[in-house]
Amino acid sequence: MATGRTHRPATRSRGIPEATVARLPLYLRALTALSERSVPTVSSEELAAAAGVNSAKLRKDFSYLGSYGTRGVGYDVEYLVYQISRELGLTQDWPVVIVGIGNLGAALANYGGFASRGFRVAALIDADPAMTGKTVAGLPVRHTDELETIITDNGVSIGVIATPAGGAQPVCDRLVAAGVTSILNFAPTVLSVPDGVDVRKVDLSIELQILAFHEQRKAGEESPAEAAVRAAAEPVVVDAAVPGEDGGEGAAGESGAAGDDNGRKGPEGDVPAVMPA
Amino acid sequence: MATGRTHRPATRSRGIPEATVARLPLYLRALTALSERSVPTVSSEELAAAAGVNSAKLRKDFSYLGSYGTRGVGYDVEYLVYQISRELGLTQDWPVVIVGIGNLGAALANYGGFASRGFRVAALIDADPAMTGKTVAGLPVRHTDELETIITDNGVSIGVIATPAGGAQPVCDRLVAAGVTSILNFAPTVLSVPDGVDVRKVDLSIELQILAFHEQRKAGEESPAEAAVRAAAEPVVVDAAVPGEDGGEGAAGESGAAGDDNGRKGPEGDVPAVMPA
DNA sequence: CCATGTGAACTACTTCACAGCC
DNA sequence: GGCTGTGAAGTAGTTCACATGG
Repeated sequence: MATGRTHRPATRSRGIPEATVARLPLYLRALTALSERSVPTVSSEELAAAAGVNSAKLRKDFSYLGSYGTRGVGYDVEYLVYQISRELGLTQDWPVVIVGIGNLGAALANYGGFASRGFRVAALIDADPAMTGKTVAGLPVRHTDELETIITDNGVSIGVIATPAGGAQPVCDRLVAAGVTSILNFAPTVLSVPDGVDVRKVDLSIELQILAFHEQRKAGEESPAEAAVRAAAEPVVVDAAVPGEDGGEGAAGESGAAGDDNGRKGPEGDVPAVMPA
Repeated sequence: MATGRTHRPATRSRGIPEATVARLPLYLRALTALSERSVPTVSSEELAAAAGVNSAKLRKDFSYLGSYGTRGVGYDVEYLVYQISRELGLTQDWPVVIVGIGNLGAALANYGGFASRGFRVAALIDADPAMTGKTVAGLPVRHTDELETIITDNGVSIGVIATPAGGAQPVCDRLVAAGVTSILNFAPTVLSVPDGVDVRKVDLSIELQILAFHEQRKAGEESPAEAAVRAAAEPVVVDAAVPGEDGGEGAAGESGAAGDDNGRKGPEGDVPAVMPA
């Protein structure tokens, strides 16, 4: 493992920037694809293109992990796959539980990207007795009453919440009390957790809203008086302010991977995904 | 609108930072909740807590939109809901198509967060003849052959791709050729699109990998000195939204400022959820 | 007084550009 | 010669702290 990386100021594992951590999975996927095609080495330029980032950024990212490349040559694919996997903690098995087996929960349970990345769905949990006992993605759906037992028995430290908004916080509290310290939240709620617990959220509606923002801008920016029209005295009532609108949204987001672009693009996003059909 | 906002340096719509745009949906949701409870006004402090961000950031974000608050009082909930909705382009109807009606596509079709935010699912499209004709979420699944017609007839500019990895790029190309300029990609692939087309990606496996990274660190690196450096007293709530351009990340540490008091943290979470049962 | 709105300071991330090594 | 690894420069985003105005 670590070569004798002797010195190196803060380079070592201690200070990997969050932005870099967020991109490691991206590199890993691109590398895995190369590995499957038996490509032995890649240059930062090629790998960057495959991952959708620019090469300088990629090299800088890798520099935080150590010096795993060879000047004049590039990076050894297999070696890099291993190093990144280890850095991300994917060389170990991570049992996870999915709570809330609705459309989204089922999609997540069926997502193939888990197993291939070191994650194992230890159990599916739902509060609805009608769901209990059913089999989803080859696993039996168990009742919420068993939540604590399941977490403890399987040593689960990562939980996925795919319940409606209302049930999210209670479920979160129980997960945390049972020992879960990392939560991926799909419910449209701001969860409160004690210090030391990580929460990542995924909200499809937010992604769409961001797209709408840019979309709107594209349409409007070509005309001169544009802003005036829309922003100013615009017609009609705006319905957005209407209360009663949000009810519940539930939603879903999940799936596979990330996207990027080669040609060019504008914004990007990153969020979780599940297996597409 | 209303006031004649006459001047205002750069404040206006032109330079809203991406990071701010990514948070507007968050504020909007918190505001909508307040609106439903008929709360007339909120202070930046209260709203920030509800959205899971710190108040200084929230005020700065709002300052990019204009001066919509009242000193000494706070913000008018209804008015702010309207302003943010308008800024995001949610005061208009956005027809969207979902391509790939598998587990995920179905979950997305059933997601209630769309309609409530100005989005309307214009059509569900799938390449599998076995799916064609079936009804999902009250809508008939149509065959890929009709893709171009559907896009054109409905004036769709936003497309959601929930197909397997292999079919994503071809679908993307067709969507773009037909006129779509914003794409939300759930397939684990880096999409290539021409200039001017926005792509946002959602990848669950990436989110889990990021959680695993932090989880691993918690377990192993508890050494005394090291921890102090950064992870130390960091609350740790990370959110998935990405600001910058490519894969940014929004990490969060909010120690100092806001007062997260109690033992809890007030993270955030916002995402779509699907109906469980 | 109180809470907004914002310049200024600071921190995080990105991009440049080139020295170093294969 | 080619490509990595990385200081240095540049840019974006966050937080401070306080003047401003209801």
